[in-house]
Amino acid sequence: MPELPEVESVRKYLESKILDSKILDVNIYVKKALRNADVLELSKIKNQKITKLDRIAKHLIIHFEEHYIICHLRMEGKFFIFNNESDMNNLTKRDYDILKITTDKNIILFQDKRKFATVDIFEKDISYIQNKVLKKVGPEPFDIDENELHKKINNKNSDIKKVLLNQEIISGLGNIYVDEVLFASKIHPETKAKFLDLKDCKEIIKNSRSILKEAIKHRGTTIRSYAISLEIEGGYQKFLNVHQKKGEKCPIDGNIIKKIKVGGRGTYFCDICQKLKNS
DNA sequence: CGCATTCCCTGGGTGC
DNA sequence: TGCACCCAGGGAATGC
Repeated sequence: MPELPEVESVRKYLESKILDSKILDVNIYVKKALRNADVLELSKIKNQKITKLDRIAKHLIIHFEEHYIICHLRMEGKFFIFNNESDMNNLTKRDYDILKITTDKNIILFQDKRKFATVDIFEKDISYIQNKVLKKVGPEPFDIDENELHKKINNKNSDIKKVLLNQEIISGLGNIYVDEVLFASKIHPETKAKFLDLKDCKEIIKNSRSILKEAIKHRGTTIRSYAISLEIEGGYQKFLNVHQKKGEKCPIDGNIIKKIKVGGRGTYFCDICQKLKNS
């Protein structure tokens, strides 16, 4: 599932391929994906150039001269770049199309098998702070310290895993990296957030930063269906310690990794390294 | 308000 | 091989 490192990898990939391209045509295939506007509004990007590729947490942002669009890949959203229509038709199943942008250089195709992906369009003078999608997004782990995190969560009676998945509190972590961060921080995923002290928060921030950075370096994690594009896959799955490792041995103590459900999400952890704190 | 649950959607996996 | 079934999950909506 695309989390911060995967979206960053997509951003870099797109930046290398589509920056400065001029939009010739745009097609939206899943109308519901375009949440805040209609087809007519979207068509305004025609004749504009792509000026910047940006990313806020898991949101990918494509800037044009007068507008920008925010794409969310959810679980299975993917971007592809093709040189021409026939390459595109030969290499992909078009059933999954969400958005297609034809430029003077190539074709940008945004697909999602589950049709959960979203696209929002804004005029460029709407700042990120005013933007109704982005203003709800909390700070990335790089932009928050343990004091702020502690303050935000020390009254929460929710499992810490759920709290860290809440993008309004801290953004960029998804199901894979939360498991890895909690393992590295020696915190049980079902520990109530209010029981975590400043030291725990410091560990969470420190490990979130290092794990995300390392994952970005390896172009993210490829498990199940995630791949940046046709030709690029992430490599961070080699470094996962607990996620998707049910039945395997904990690298620290050899204990068998357990799988439970936390907030409806599959959750992997070592019940020796990660002891539940009850106060 | 805070927290839990439901829903969206469909490919892939399992079991018969 | 084919069919029925269930699971995965980010985030919005709904419920308590």
